[in-house]
Formats: sequence, structure tokens, C-alpha cells
Amino acid sequence: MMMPISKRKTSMGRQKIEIKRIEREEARQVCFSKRRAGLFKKANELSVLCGANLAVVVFSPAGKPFSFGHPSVDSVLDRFFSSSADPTPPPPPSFHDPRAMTAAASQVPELDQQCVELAERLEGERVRKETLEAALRAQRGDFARLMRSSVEELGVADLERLQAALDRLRWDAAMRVDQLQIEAQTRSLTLAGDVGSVGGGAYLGGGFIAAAQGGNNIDMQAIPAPGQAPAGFGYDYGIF
Amino acid sequence: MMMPISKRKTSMGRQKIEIKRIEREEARQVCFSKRRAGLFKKANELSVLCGANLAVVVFSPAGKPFSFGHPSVDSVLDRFFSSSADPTPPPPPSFHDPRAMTAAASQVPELDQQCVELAERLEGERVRKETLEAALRAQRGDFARLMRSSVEELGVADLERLQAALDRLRWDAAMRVDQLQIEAQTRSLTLAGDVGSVGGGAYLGGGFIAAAQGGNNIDMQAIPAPGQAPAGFGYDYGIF
DNA sequence: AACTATTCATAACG
DNA sequence: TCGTTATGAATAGTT
Repeated sequence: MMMPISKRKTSMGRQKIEIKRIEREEARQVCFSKRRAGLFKKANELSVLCGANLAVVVFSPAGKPFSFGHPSVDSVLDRFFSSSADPTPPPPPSFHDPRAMTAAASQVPELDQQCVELAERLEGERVRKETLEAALRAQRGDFARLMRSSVEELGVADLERLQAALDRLRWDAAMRVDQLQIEAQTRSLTLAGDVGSVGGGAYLGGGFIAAAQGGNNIDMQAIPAPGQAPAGFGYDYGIF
Repeated sequence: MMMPISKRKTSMGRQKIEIKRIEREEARQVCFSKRRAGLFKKANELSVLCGANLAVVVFSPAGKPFSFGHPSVDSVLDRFFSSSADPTPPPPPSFHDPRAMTAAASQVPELDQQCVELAERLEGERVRKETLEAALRAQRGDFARLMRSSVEELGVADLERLQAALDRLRWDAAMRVDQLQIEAQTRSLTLAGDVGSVGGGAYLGGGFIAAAQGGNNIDMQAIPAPGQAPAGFGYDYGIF
């Protein structure tokens, strides 16, 4: 066990540290980089080893956002929101997009007209939708900020009023959904009857990402430019 | 250096494994539990050491959702969405830069982070209260109008997503209401080690995983089953 | 960024 | 699921 005299310890090795905020700015930044990489690696391993869907979103001390997701950040967060938001949909809608029935239609000639109408309506709707979604996206940030600020800074009374407002909005939306459904059903009643039930061609508008198993269909990226929309992130799922 | 014959290696220790899907069901579940705990621990350490805001959402192989966030999952995801949707916070000044007052930080590691956050929130509230409330009222009105007009135009799929989104927002607000009410109480309870399972039955169990290192304001939980109030702290929301 | 001594995480097992 | 152990991995401090 001879040590070459000339070669003493060249490192103190890893020292034990307390888990508390690192005050020294530079050290904090270095630690962040290392540990963020480690965290993402762990996240990836977990997703691969166990086939788990997961998303990680991290803001650096400087405010830069980083994210990791399997199969994608969006799909995981969508799933998360859905599972947490589902509790109370009052007039539970049973089937989805009228678009789904377009394919199922037209066996009977006289019903083609219905299909055409629906398709036309769809087209117009699609155009309008794009415009509106853009507007809504613009609003989304504001609204998110509104929620955040209200959630953190307003009192209970304000929050309850806000809840009431949200309830009304949701009610309006639900009413509208029902109307559209009834309308669609009425118009295509003689067609295929009940078109899709629930699961059918459900992901027409959603665009679900199939999880590539075995391989690594992952999504790991950093958003460098502060003050810019994170390129490569598709938050174009429509609303939220 | 003779080994006592009677005492061979009692463990193979950690073996190197390939990062690929674990096929054996049970082993996969075990691995998931351990690694999820490890991931959350790492996430917590990162948030504490570097003061980073972060959120982790994980679905178990069985589909059960787990989440960890600092300061909270929602706030981080809202910020994430905002930063991707609207990188340039206009009138409402950015209230989210914890780094702004980090200089005044720690001597007492346990309480430091909390103090900073509380002081931050208080300060922000004091300075912006009137302005904020006015802005919120205005924005709320605008948003409501926008939504009302939008529901007339959007497709069913979009409307359903909107419903889900509104449900989530309402859920967030409800959570916050409750948090405001119990904040003082729970603050003293947030110190705990890792807690094991998320008890409960099918799919989404109630229950939670609370873990706080160094007395930080974090949020680690499994979300509740649909139709149930978020359980785990032993209180009831009574809002829905 | 690279290096290394050390702490930490965890695969295998009871 | 929980505890133990030996070993693979992550990383704090230094260069």
C-alpha cells in the first residue's frame, strides 16, 4: 500500500453537505446544472425501467425552464390534469367530436347530404377554431397568471367569487356541448345511430402520443432563450 | 484476511443493471416504488439547494398518479405554461422571482426558506393589493366575455377540454381556499420522512406522500380519486 | 470541463 | 412492504 510520495490526494472527494440553500451564487448554479442532469437521468431511467409516464419541469435559479417527459411532457400533464380535473363534470357528455361520425357515415346515399353538411360545418368550424385558439392561447398565459396570483394573494372571499365565476363558465360550456350534441344527434339520427360511444375514434382532435416501449421515446430539452417562447414545445393542444 | 467460513457474503450488493424495461411485474413495481422515492428526494434536494421551482408528475405502471412540486405542482406548471404561452408578463408585474430577495437569506436553515416565501408573499400582497384586485376584476370580466363568445364557436372536443380545464382551475382555487384556512396548522406538520404507499383502491387512491427536507414548503402527493375531495391531510374541503 | 475521493442510491436478498 | 448489505452511481470540491 505504497503511496507515491509525489501523488498525494488530488481531491477531497465528495463531501457531505447539508440540504439547505447554497448561498454562493456560482456554486449554486454549478450544483443546479449537475443535479438537474442527474434528476433527468433518474427520471429517464424510471420511465424506461418501469414503463412509467412522467414529466419533470424545472426552473433554474435564473428562471430558465427545463423539462423532461416520457412519452412527452404534454401528454403526461394532460393526463395529470384530466385525472385531477375529472371529479365534477355535471352534464357528463358521453361521446365526442362530431367529426368522428363522418367516417362512419355514407352507406346510404340519401344520408350523404348529412355528411356533407357536417363536413362543411366542420370546415368552417376548423377555421374559426384556429383563430379562436390563437386568441385563447394568448389569454391562457394571462389567465394562468390570474389564477396564480389570485390563488396566492387573494382572500377566501375573492377566491370563492372566482370559483362561482368559473362554475358559471363551465356551466355555459357544458350547455353548449349538450346543445351541439343534441343537434348533431338529431341531424344524423337516421345515420349510424349512436356513433362512437366513448372510446372509438376519440383522439381525432387530441393527438395522443403513442408511447414507444422498449426504445426511448423521450423528450428532454432545455429552453435557452429567456423571454422567448420555448421552441419545440407544442402547447398547441387547443385549450390548456 | 480469512473469511469466517460461516459468514459468506450475505448480499450480492447492488448489481449493475441495464436500463431497459423490467419485464417481471413484481420487480418492476418494487423498482418503481424505490426509484420514485429517490426521484422525489432528488427533486426536493434540487429545489432546496438551488431554490429552484420544479414539478414532477409520475404515473405508476398501474396508472396511479404521484406528484411533487416546489413550491407547488400547480404554481410551477402554471408558470411553465405561462412562460411557454406568454414570455413577456405585461402590466401585472412578475411576482415570481424568489431570487429577488435571496440575499437576505439564511442563518437558520429550517425556517429560512419559509420565511423568505412568506415575506415575499406578504410584500407582494401589500404592494400590489389594490392594483391587483382591480386588474383581476378587469381580466376576469374580459376572460369571461371571451369564453362566452368562444363557446359559441368552438367544437365539442374543445369545449370538453375547456370544461376539464375549468374544472381543474376550480379545483386549484378550492385547494387554495383550503390551504389558506389550514396553512398555519399544516406548516408545523410538514416535516416527515418518506411515507410509503398511497393507500386506496382502484386507480386513484386518496392518501398522500408528504416529505419535507429541511422544513421547506413543498408539495408531494398523490391526487385523489375522481369525485373525492383531495384526502390525505385529514380534512375536508366541502366545496364541491 | 475533467478528476477523484467520498457519500448516496439501490439491486438483491431475508 | 420493510430492513440489511454490498456495490454501482452521483457528485462536492478541486484543478
